[in-house]
Amino acid sequence: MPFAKSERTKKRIIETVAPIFNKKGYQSTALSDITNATGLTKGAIYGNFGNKESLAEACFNHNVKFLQKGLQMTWAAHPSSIDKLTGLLNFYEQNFETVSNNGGCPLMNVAVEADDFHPFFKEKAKTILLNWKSEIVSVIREGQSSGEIKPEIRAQDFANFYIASIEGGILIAKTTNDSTAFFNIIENLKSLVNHQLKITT
Amino acid sequence: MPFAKSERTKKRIIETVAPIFNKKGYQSTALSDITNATGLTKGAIYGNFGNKESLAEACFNHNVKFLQKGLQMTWAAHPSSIDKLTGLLNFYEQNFETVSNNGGCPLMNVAVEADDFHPFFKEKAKTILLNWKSEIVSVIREGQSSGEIKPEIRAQDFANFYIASIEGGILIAKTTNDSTAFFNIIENLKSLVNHQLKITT
DNA sequence: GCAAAAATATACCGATTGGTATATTTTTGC
DNA sequence: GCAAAAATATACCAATCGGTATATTTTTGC
Repeated sequence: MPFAKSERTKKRIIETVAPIFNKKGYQSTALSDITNATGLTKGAIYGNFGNKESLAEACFNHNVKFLQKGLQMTWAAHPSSIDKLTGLLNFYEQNFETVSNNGGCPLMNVAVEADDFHPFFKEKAKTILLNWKSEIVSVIREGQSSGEIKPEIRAQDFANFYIASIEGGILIAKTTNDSTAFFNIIENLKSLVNHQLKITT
Repeated sequence: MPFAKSERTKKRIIETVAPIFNKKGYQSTALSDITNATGLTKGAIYGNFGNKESLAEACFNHNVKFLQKGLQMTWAAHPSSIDKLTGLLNFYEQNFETVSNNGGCPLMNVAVEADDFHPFFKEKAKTILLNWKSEIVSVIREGQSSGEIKPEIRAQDFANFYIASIEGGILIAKTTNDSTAFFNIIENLKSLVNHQLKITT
C-alpha cells in the first residue's frame, strides 16, 4: 500500500492541530504551535502540506465534518420533518460541551476572523453556511408538502432564525461561561418548532 | 488648556484605528497598519498609548459605545417596556449597514477572537455582554410589574434568545453578504415581542 | 538486506513583528 | 520671542513569522 504512512501522518497532524486552529484562529496559530503540538518539525509539516493555509483548510473541513455528520445522522434517523428539526437541536444540545471544548463553532470562528480580510476562508464559511441553511429550508418545505408544517411559514426566514439562535447561543454561552444559556435557547427553539411550525390537528 | 493636543490626537487615532481593529482583529492588526492609517509614526503612537493592547482596548470601548448609546437613547425615548424592546430592534435595523461597514458587532468579534487565548479581552467581552443582558432583563421585569408583559415569561431566557438572534443574524448577514437575512430575523423578533411577550387585553 | 524513494530533520532565509532609546520638531506658558 | 516641555520622528533592537534548500533518517518494494 503506497502512500500509507503519509496519509496516516496527515490525519494525525489534522486531528492534533484542528482544535488549535479553532481556538486560536488562523492568524494566531503559528507554525511553532503546530510543531510543538505534533512533535514534528517544520520540514515534516511542509512535506505533508503545501503551506499553512492548506493545513488550516484541512483542519476547518475536519472541524466542520463533525457537525455535518451529526446533521446527516439525525436526518437519517427521523423520517418526520418536525423530528428532524427537533432532533438536530437535541444533537447540538448533547454535543455542546464537546464543541465548546474544541473551541466553539468552527463556522462562526472562521466567518468572524475571515470576514473582512481573508476572501478565501470567507468564501468557505459562506458556502458551509448556505449549505446548512438550504438543508433546513428543504426539511421545512418537505414538512409543508407532507402536511406536518404550516404552509404559511416562510422556510427561508425560519431557517435564518433557527441558525442565528444556535450560533448566537454558542456565542453567549462561551463568552459568559454559562452553558445553560445555550440550553435555554435550544429549548426555546424547540418550543417554537412545536408551537409555531407544527400543525396540531 | 494643558494636554489639549494630546487628547485630540488620541481621539483621532482611536477613531481612525477602531474600524481596523474591528475588521482585522487584535492579532492581525499590525503596528504598521496603525501608522499607515493615521499617518503617524510608531513614536507618536507609543507616546499616546502604552502599548498595542491598551490602544486596542480604547478602540473596543469606542466601538461598543456607539451601540450602548443607541440603547440608552432608545430606552430614554420610550417609557413603555414593549416599546423599548421593539425600539431597540428598530435601532439595530436602521444602523445595520453602518455597523456592518465598520466590521460588524465588536462584541462578537472580540468574544470570538479572545475566547480561548486572550483572558483580558475575553473578560471585557463577558462584562459587556452581561451588562447588555441585564438591561434587557430589567426592561422585561419592569414590563411585568407594569402589566405590559406576561408574568410567565422568564426574563433571563428571553433576553438570551433576543441577544442570540441579533448576534446570529449579524453573523449570517455578514457571512453570506445578505443583509435581508438580518432584517428578517429582526422582524421575527419583533413579532415574538408583540405576540409572545405583550399582554393583549 | 539492499537500493530507491519517501518522509522527516536541520539549518537557514528575508521580512515583519511589537517595542524602545534618542534625536528632532512642535507646542506651550510667560 | 524665547526657553521649557510636550509631542513626534528616526533609527534601532531581539524575537518571531512563514517558508525553503538540503541533509539525514525511515520506509518501501523487490
